[in-house]
Amino acid sequence: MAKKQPYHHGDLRQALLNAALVTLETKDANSLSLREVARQAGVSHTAPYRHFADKAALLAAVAEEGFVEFGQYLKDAIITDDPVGSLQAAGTAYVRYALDHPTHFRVMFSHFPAAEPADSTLYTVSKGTFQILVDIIEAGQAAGVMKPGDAYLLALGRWSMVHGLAMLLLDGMLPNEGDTGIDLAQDLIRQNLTSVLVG
Amino acid sequence: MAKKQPYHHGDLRQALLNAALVTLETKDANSLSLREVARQAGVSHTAPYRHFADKAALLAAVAEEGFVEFGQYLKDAIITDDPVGSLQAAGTAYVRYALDHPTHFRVMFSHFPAAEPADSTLYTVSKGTFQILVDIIEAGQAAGVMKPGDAYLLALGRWSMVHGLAMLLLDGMLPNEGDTGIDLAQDLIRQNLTSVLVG
DNA sequence: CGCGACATGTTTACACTGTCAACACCTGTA
DNA sequence: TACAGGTGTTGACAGTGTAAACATGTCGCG
Repeated sequence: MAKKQPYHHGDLRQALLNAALVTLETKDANSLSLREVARQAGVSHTAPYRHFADKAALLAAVAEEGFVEFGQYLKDAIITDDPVGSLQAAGTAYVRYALDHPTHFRVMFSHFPAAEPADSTLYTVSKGTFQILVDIIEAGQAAGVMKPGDAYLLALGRWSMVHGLAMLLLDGMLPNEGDTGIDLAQDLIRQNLTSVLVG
Repeated sequence: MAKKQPYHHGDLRQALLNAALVTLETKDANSLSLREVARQAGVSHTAPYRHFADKAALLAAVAEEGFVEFGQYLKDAIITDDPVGSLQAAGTAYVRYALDHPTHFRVMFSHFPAAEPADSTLYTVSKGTFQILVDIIEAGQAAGVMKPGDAYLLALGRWSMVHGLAMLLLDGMLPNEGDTGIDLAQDLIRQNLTSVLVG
């Protein structure tokens, strides 16, 4: 959304997003209460409805915010003229983001997208994030260091793996004390690299 | 007048689980209401508390039930004396279960396990499911057709990938009409097999 | 400058939820 | 036969999401 001027509150929309994020650190998404978020922002319990259609819309906005930051993690991982290094770094960054921002990550991916139209901002943003991976692989193919073939499919394999790993780590199904999670990620990424590299 | 409406339900626990599953097909886990489940089972709104400590416990029981069936899918995929074929088939079965039983699958993995003690039945059952994969790989290593090394780590790579793929499919982030999901799974599994096989 | 439109925030209200406490009933066991 | 405890019910309470009506501050425009 484009324009907003300091009004009564100042920037309630962002304040609500922040309050939601804080609350989500201790409560899970489904037991988050709009009223509590409003309270936290020092505003009446229906004020959020001036900025979000309903509770789901608030969560979608949180997710969208997360995807933007997430994309930045991935972009920052790219090493110029080193597609292989970039792919590894992007994979690690993926898991690192999940572990650094579990709250955001969970909302981003556990959000029920059935209710979300395919042309929503949320969708556009998330597709764009995936595209970063595809681009890296296409660069690797152009440089002749990665296997030819459908870059989308190759990227999907990487994506699925790090995504699955991140999910399993967050869900406590894998050991994750200290750096175990990241170490695991690096091991798996290295291990799986052979299915992408030439030779 | 013979007893037509027995005071005791008979098997309320299972009836509640079934009702929950049906409801979960159209509503997501967080907007599922214990009262509605009770209504569906033709019982008063607090009757469920005789069988489940709270709403979370009901969902945990649904998840557990899912894991049992899920494990059966994986076990059924195993081909005697063919570790490589088994691994491929198990991967496909993983995704197939997710697509066949999205409701169960989502509850199984989107359940907030922070509240779940590490010695709960849910944990035991889910760990056992993963063990099936590890066993396959160990068999492959013993037969000399799979790379030596930590079988746990190798299994984890496979698991992460199919899990991630399943999640992305369910979340509608990937095309999934007809058999596209399963086809995708097979492509990715084949593609990633090289990182496990010898040679 | 004034004024009305409109975006923002509030109050009130309603149906619904999870869960507790007190009570009623049924059934197996002693 | 009696009764203990498991199973189901009724009633109550605080808290929720959200709609409608209302209030208020801000901006565009005469």
